[in-house]
Amino acid sequence: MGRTLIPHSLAKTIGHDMGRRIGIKDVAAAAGVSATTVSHILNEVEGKRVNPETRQRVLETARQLGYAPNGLARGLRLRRSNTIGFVSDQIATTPHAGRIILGAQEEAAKHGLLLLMLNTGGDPELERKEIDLLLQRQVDGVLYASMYHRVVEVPERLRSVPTVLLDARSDDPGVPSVVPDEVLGGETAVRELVRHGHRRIGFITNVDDIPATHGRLEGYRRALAEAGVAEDPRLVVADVSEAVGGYRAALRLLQAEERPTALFCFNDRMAMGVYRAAAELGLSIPADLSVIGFDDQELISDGLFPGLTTVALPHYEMGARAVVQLLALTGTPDQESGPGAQAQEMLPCPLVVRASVASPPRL
Amino acid sequence: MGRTLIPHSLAKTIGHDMGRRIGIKDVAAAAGVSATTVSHILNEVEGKRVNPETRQRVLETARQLGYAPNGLARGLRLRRSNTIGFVSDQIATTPHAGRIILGAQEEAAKHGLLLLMLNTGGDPELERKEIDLLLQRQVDGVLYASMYHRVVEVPERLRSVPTVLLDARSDDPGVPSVVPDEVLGGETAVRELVRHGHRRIGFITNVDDIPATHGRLEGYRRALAEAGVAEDPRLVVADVSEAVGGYRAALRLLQAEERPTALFCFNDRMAMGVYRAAAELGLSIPADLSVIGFDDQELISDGLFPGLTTVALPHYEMGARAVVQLLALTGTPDQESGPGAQAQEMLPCPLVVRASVASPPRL
DNA sequence: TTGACTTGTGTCATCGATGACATCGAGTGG
DNA sequence: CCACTCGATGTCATCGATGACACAAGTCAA
Repeated sequence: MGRTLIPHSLAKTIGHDMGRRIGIKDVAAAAGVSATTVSHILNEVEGKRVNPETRQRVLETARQLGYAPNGLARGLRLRRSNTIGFVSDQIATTPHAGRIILGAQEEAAKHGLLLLMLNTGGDPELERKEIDLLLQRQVDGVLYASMYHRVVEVPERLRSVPTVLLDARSDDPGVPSVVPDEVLGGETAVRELVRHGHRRIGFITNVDDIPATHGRLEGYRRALAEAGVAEDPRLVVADVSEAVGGYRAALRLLQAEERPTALFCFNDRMAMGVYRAAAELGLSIPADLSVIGFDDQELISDGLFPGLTTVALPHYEMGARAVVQLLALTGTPDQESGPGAQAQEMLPCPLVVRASVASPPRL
Repeated sequence: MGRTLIPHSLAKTIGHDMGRRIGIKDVAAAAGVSATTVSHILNEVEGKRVNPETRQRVLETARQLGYAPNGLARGLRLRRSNTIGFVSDQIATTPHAGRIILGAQEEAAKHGLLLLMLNTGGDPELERKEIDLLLQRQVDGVLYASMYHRVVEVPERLRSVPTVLLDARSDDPGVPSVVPDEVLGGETAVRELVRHGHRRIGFITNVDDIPATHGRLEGYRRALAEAGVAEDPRLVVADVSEAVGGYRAALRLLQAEERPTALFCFNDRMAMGVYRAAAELGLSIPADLSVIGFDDQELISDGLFPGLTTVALPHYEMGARAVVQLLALTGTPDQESGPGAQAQEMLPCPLVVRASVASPPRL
């Protein structure tokens, strides 16, 4: 029952070599030493003296045989799998996922760690099962990722393993997390508009009660305050965070008297709707109206005309930083990856300048 | 040096239990039987008789202690890690990635397998190293995924392990692969236009020499032939596969005399450009012009107005099928996951109807 | 009554790598 | 000349789970 991994017939076709993978003993035998010695040499164990000649011979033998250590055996012995779990709620629904994963994976690889991917689909029952699978695999830690910034509860099972929240935060300040700095992001966007001379700046926000909503609004306010502009509540309009919501909100804002000369949109999708509204109203972007988005979904921001200036979520960075935090928890030998770990880390969101922002008309 | 995974101080804060995870021996001791017996019971080994009373007691003990088998140890012993590698070239650059991964992951989970993720970034040197990491982890097989349908060479290292190509194909017909059926996809799109009564159908294609280009064009031709429409070479225009390319191509096609009443676009991004061109020319979609895209990038197709009818790439399905194929190679016990494996599998691309297709004007 | 069987369970070796400790020969100082 | 150190390498147990096989106690037929 499945002892042999590959049916012989197939194996031949595809070109597998059927022999066992060679282990440390094979190298030892071939080099005429003991397995221990080989281990010492290959791992460059300190405090172990080895005859340079022997070392050379063993190294050469290992190379020739194409020896690669068996991670399972090593993991068993060392009680460390060099593997971390990546659990996400909705890996698929957002294009952001890729960059978070990439950041995590590349940072992990730097430390010889591999990522075990899992998607719960938001189903708690499934989540329990999947986390169990992860624990069985003896993961050294877990990245618990959300696909948009929010507050989550850490599942009970994960308490037995070092865990870092990714694009999510816990109410328990003891749980390390990495999230984007929404406030600063909002500030960045609005400052850019202010910098171009805008004073009447609308904010098209969304209706969901999530950190991004509150944070970006707060950032909007701070930037206005900083510029000495009094906030006009009529300039803040909320709608669903999709193209159609942006469209509706923009129509409202742009048809009011004393219309804003610039719009800061909760996200790029809403900005997409703003473009349509502007076109229908005969307003040219950026000559008549400056627009700035959030998220930097390149499909949109690059696809729109003119290109949408926006604030990028630091997805790659978040993934990478989360791994660093996890490493700090698990106490790896090499911890030279930037700033030390903080419990709840917030990453800045960089401005991505394209072509949708200019000075306001009729200055 | 890192023997203990968690610094004690931190551990306390976060709530890790510092004790070793309990192993089979602990259960055995607690239940007053041998480890072997526990193993037999938990694995429901056939041909092994166990006293129902003992079974009950062991099961209960295991549950109480929260026992979970150590995957590393089991993998070592059974020479099977129940893990498969997912190697992709560009995990991040496309939103499709998520769904492929999800499909693969969910199908894998059904069989108790976990996915080890890796991204090569297209760097062969890095790829070699990463694949080595995978092999060290004793993966049972590898999914080698490309982020757009193309022909690839299987890296030398992977020949020692069962491999299935995902959204990629090899010249060697012996290498199993799963790709979308581009030709059928093109046919599907154009048939939809024909069905609505269109006869003058333009094809905005791209300039890259990849299977999608040739396949979709072939599908376009077949559908026309099927409808008894003579192909007019002036109706096929190629440009870069982005919004701007679609924009340019559309301007050309729509400003020519006897303009097409419908446009089939190589992808949704090009269709996005077509929308802009149509708007500039004062053509209303779908009243004056029907448009159909390809890829179903929801960000676009759902964000455009009116919604873009398009042909979806079966990403989720591809991921899932690839796992099934891999399972067939590795010979798992349960192989009841749909149709049996074929060497080079092509999956149909379903039509996604939104609102950009209608009957041609002035019938 | 005894050998053949059944039933239920335990013993032991094994998977591959590693660390603590043992060993062994060659120097070295007293 | 001998106890001792040091350099170089080997022995053995171990990590946790599992399979082949052994074994003890009971059942049954001859």
